[in-house]
Amino acid sequence: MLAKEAMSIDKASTALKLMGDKTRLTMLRILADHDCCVCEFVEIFQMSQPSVSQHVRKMKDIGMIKEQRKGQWIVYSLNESFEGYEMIRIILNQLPAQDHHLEQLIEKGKRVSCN
Amino acid sequence: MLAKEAMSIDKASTALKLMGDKTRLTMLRILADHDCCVCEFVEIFQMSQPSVSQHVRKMKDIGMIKEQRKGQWIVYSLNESFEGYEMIRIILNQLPAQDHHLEQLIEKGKRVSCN
DNA sequence: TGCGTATATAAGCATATGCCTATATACTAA
DNA sequence: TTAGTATATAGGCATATGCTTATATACGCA
Repeated sequence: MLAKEAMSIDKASTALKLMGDKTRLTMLRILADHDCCVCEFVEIFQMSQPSVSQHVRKMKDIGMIKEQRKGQWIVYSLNESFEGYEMIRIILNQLPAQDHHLEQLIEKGKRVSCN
Repeated sequence: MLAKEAMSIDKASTALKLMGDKTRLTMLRILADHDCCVCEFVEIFQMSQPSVSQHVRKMKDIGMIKEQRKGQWIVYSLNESFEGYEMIRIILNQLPAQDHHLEQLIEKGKRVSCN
């Protein structure tokens, strides 16, 4: 039986530190179900665009999420190739879905991405 | 089928933030297998006793670990009653065992607790 | 080309964090 | 009671973090 390679404490603590922020953790929980772009997060969190960009950047920098440009927008999603992807998924699975944020976004006509 | 109650984003982010520190994450990984007291952590991390006490205190404050006095020592262990206990266990399971720290402790004759 | 929208980056500021030293408290055993 | 060991707390300091505003860059469309 092939044991799953353990993640180093170093890498895990880096990932967990990023997940230890409420805003980022909520972003990740949303991304677990729906890809999103920065302007949607701005709307959801009622936070300045640079703040959102910085949160997103930190997660992108360590490979936790990935980006894909779609025309004017850059759509972010969980990076399934990230070394800690499985751990992240397990953690996010323990958390309540954040669909209400998406619903409110749609109600306000601010939903951008199409999945 | 009874669904497991989801942990709030708030509580989860608080726990994850504490786990996002390399020292504390290592402590927790050790505690996953062996109860420990402060003086053992001081030896393992080669860190001042107050620093260790503060790390331990933060984890105890949110109920992540619990203490039990044994004579002169206060032995710390994972708190199985903690709301996020299961999540923590899953995370720690993904990390490499830290038995070498315990072995070195024993070699140096500094092991205190008896489990 | 030029305007509007989306995103990123820079710089600054207030607060949080992690470490240290000094000191107080708690327990054991002589 | 007194000395020794274990742990906790207080206070200080350097760095990290998260937010803001101002500005730069990238793309779509007229």
